[in-house]
Amino acid sequence: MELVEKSVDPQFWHACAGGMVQMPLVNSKVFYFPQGHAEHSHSVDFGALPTSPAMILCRVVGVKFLADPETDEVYARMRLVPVRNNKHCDLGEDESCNNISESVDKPASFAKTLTQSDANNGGGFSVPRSCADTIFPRLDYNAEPPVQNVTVKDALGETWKFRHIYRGTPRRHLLTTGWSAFVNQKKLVAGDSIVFFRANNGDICVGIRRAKKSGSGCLESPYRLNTSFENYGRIAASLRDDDSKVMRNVSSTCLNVPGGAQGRVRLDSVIEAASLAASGQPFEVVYYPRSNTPEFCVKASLIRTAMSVQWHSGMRFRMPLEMEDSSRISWFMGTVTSVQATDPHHWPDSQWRVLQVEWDEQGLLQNVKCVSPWLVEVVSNFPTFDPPMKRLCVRQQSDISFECQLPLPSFSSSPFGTSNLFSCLPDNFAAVIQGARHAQYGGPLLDIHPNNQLQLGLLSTSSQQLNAYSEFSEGMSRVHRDGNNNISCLLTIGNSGQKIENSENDQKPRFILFGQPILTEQQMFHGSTRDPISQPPKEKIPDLNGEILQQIAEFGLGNSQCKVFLNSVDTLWNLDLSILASYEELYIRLSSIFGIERSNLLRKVQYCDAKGALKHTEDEPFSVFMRTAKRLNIVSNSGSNTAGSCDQNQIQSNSRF
Amino acid sequence: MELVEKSVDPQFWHACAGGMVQMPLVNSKVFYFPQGHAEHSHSVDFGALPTSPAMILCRVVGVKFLADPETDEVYARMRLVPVRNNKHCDLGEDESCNNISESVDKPASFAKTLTQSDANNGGGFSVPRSCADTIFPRLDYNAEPPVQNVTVKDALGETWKFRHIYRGTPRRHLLTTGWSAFVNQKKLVAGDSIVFFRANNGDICVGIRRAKKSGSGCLESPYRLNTSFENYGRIAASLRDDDSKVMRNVSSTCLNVPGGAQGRVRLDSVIEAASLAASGQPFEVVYYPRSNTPEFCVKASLIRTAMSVQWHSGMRFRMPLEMEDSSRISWFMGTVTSVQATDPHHWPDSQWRVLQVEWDEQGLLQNVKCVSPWLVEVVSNFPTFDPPMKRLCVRQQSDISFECQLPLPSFSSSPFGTSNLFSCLPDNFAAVIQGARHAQYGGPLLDIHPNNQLQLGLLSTSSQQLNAYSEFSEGMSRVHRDGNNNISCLLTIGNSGQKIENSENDQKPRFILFGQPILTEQQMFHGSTRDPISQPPKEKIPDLNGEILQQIAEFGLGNSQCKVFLNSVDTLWNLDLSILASYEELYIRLSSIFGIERSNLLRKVQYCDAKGALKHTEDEPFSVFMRTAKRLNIVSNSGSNTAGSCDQNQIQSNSRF
DNA sequence: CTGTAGGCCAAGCGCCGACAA
DNA sequence: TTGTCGGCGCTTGGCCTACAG
Repeated sequence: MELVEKSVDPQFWHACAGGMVQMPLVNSKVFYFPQGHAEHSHSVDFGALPTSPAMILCRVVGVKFLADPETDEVYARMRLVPVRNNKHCDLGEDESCNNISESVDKPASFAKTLTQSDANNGGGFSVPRSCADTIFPRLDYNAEPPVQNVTVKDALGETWKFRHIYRGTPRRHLLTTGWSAFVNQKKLVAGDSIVFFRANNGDICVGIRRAKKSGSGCLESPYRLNTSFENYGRIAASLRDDDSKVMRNVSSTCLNVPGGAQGRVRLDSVIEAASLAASGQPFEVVYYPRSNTPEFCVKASLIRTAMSVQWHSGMRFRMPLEMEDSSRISWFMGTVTSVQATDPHHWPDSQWRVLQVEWDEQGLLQNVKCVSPWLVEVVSNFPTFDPPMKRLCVRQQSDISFECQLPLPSFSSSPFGTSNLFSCLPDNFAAVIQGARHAQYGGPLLDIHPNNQLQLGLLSTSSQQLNAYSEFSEGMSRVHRDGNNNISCLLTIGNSGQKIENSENDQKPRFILFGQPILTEQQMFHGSTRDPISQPPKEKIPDLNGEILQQIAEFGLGNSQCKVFLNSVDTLWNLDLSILASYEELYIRLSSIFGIERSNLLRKVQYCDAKGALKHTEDEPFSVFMRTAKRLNIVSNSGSNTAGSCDQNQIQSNSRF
Repeated sequence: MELVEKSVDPQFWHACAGGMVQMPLVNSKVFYFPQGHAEHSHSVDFGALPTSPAMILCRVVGVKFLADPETDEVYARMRLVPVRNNKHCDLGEDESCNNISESVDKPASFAKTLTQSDANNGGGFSVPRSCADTIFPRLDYNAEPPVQNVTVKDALGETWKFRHIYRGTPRRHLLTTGWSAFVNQKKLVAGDSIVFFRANNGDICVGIRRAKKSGSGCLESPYRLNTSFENYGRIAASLRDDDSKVMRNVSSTCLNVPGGAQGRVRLDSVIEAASLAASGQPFEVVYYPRSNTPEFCVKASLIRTAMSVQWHSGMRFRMPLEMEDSSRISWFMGTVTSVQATDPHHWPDSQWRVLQVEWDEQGLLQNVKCVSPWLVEVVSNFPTFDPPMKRLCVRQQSDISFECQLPLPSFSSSPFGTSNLFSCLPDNFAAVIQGARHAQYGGPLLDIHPNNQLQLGLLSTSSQQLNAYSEFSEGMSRVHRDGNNNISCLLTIGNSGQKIENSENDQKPRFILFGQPILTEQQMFHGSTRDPISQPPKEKIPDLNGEILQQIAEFGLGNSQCKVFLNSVDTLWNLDLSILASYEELYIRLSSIFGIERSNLLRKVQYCDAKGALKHTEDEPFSVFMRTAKRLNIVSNSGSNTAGSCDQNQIQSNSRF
């Protein structure tokens, strides 16, 4: 079938696959799951699979980035060699290597879901301004009208010519001539997405992400699982995985559906791969990153970390999902109800979907009954409902008081102090966070210290407000830090005199924000920890502030990082914001970290002149800000100081973190 | 893939597959050739095939007539059970049974290759008059204009509505509204053929025969092999079969070609079938009748007959090919150069393509280097070039003298008299003819007498004119007949006094025309032969004269039968004209049969009045006729006496045979 | 008898600004 | 900033006759 395997540029491939998907590097190690492979082929008839281990450690010896000639959808072909000596080797290097190479010069890309107008016959394509600015060659705005022909390449290497014009009242960018032919030939419909990509050499590419078919009988959902908080080896759980009867019948039908992402992997190739893998021979797998099934080759270290956790019922977790329109990532909270193998006959010890779960939100994920441990992130290690909660009041130094609850740990393997807010969590808890998270920038800087971290649960006093509890306590960890710094980044603490509680200085100060370590600049360059894995930073993090905010604007806060400025010491904080769906959520998280009630949060508003130079700043209460924002998912102006089209004396509301 | 196997009406299926293709009946016996199966899948990598006999006798236990959902092309799925006792059972019954059932009420069908105008965007379909007459419901010609909506079903069971109108000057039948949608949806192009079919219940169906792809790298040729002279179990040889390297690479590529007939059978299914067959288990095969590869399930009796022949180098033969435009059948003459297995390693004893051949005509078949014996028909059993020819002059009673040559027989197993023109050919020669031929009408009437037949080679005196030799002697056999009949069918002998040589009356008079026996009416109803196989006729051949001539006009002489009128005794002669490519060729053949030089042939021209009634006839010299005919492949008026639109006093040139 | 060219009419493609979210 | 609507012109589809092979 794929004799004419024309490789796709890897960066373009990743742009099409989704910003979160990253394929394993050559020579890295992954665990191969035949069970997941079968699921990827939409066959759940495990009886046809040969007897093999549930997971097989493999070395990646080759990755081909390809595109389906019929649908333009990207897929990858990986060549794997089973590793016989399953020793615990250090996998840190190739990860960091991966990250650094990825972060150096990530080319610009832009995704848009086609509207009815875009996909209509006889219509053009409405180019979002930022897409025109970042991807297309600059128009000559002095011409009347400003117009140019843009030549783009699709994933198959074919070229398309579009007339790019800037017209209309108000002015907007449009693709006219050539667009309709593209829509027709690619059989695009409203709801499909296209990805514009500008390669480093200036070539412009266009990729296609097909909308999930409706009514085909295949998996469908408004949500698409994604890999938001982990760069690599990341999977998402299949939706409606309980509907095995439907899938069994549908698997072959989907083969015939042109343009469908499902069913491209045949069961016999699964059988062949599993057989070869079980016998230690090299084998190949094909992976469609935009299918709705979890990855079946998962980074080895991620698996090991997840398996080091003592999973048990009652554990709270959250799982990231990419919305169907690819615009943003949402987190879904859930509770482990039990831990049991999905197929005790074939793979009694398999970790695949071993967690039986229940979701907080009704409806959307109700059909996902089980997930794999490496897909979720532990939010709280203590049972939420079953054991009686023991309340513990902690009085802050500030005049804002709130209650903290530290329930008894439900696992006995690790000591857990109840009297000391800053006592240690068990090692494996931190490890889970590390395993499940992977910073996109900064590489080795982000190794975390497994000790000296504390899970801080913010809980309202009323037991009826458990929802509020989960909202505020999601994955919040707090460690003590040098308390002499005055925190006033974007979020200033209600009264300037407020201090964050501090304690023992000899404990290495660390902030864990959503599982992400936050280092002060001092720590970055001067701090030495007792963690043997931690390494000194090789270079200073570049100031990506403007770009990052722009990406936030584009992607709705998805897949971005940001810095936190501690203005008293001008310290950079490196935050992964990819988990945030809105600024609202950001406020919530930050307020949780710093122990400030939302009503007391301030937002720094910068007033700048026509040239974008900062004139003065004011602190705006959070409540005021939220009133002016019309939607939760508001988009701020690009925070860069390049004046651009900023009108004279206009108040520019910059969000600088 | 084929979960939704919607059966096609078998008669419609045959109409789409081509008039010559007939699938084996259930319960009949065939030989299965794994080698041919692999070739059908366009895989020539025999190394992948399991060890199995070269041919496996099987009983057909099921035949499904299906159509490809993508291309509308018909294919068949056969279920076969290997027969362990390979005893020589009589297979005659199911053959005759087959023929009778086929010939009783064969529904009308009509094929037309789409012209540019037919396939053009925005164009209609020009309906040949006979198609409109025989297939479509009768128009009300009194209406102005005569118009109706015709509902037809395609091979997939979907219905299409066409507006059928009779208009224009001169009037013609057209399909307008609805046709363009059909062309677009079926992706028809000029060169594709469509088949209209009228089922016995009155339903009208439309089938599609895709033109062979050009430039796809798959087999391509202006010719398509066909099964003209045998109703059943008939195959055609693959073209360019020597190009195994190309095919090896192309096999999988062709799988991706939508609408291509090639490559629909996968090699693994071949392997599976061959394995099952070799182990005596039931198995299934899929056969695409319009692929360019020979059938791989061949009627057992045909194989046995072919294998009873002592094939050797120098044998002259001919092979039928359907022209690419499906309009007619052409015969290609060739010589056996050697007899050797194509794959001596795997199947040293295989008869598959065992004959290495050379073709008389340059270019067209030069890439077909070997054919299977059952595909060809022996024309002459004596070597053409190698042995020195011994000339024998035979003086005709007519004033036209020509030389006959009867070379020495090169095989010693059968006696061959050189002094007697009418001595017997060996039995197996006649058997080959019988095996390779199968009359479409008349069934048992056409059994031939294996004895008393003589191969008559007409040879020009100059040895440089060997081409002329082959042109005149192709398959001509002449037997003596009762010479008192004056032959003056369409072709009258130059001078009325001319007589065909006659001889012993006790020898059963038979004419073999192109391997087809020609019986006088007397022989039909009164003759008893010494041939134990020959059976008395059950019923008189219906007078199909008008229809037959019409078909000749439609198909350009392809696939038709005709009668020869011996006007002195008003005897019907039943001739298979499917082998003739033009009237030119017909004249050549007939002149050879009756021993008349072409220049002396006369054509009977019938003059009729406005009502079509015959007024008088004149004999026109062949040379005059050929001058007036602008092309070789001229088309005569339908010879029916239905006046129709015949203008007053117009001279209608009827060809009545 | 039928293939092709060309006329003519109408449908719809495709480009446009106007508006509003 | 951008999605959608309606206008409008031009291309193309599609039905027709004329003519010729």
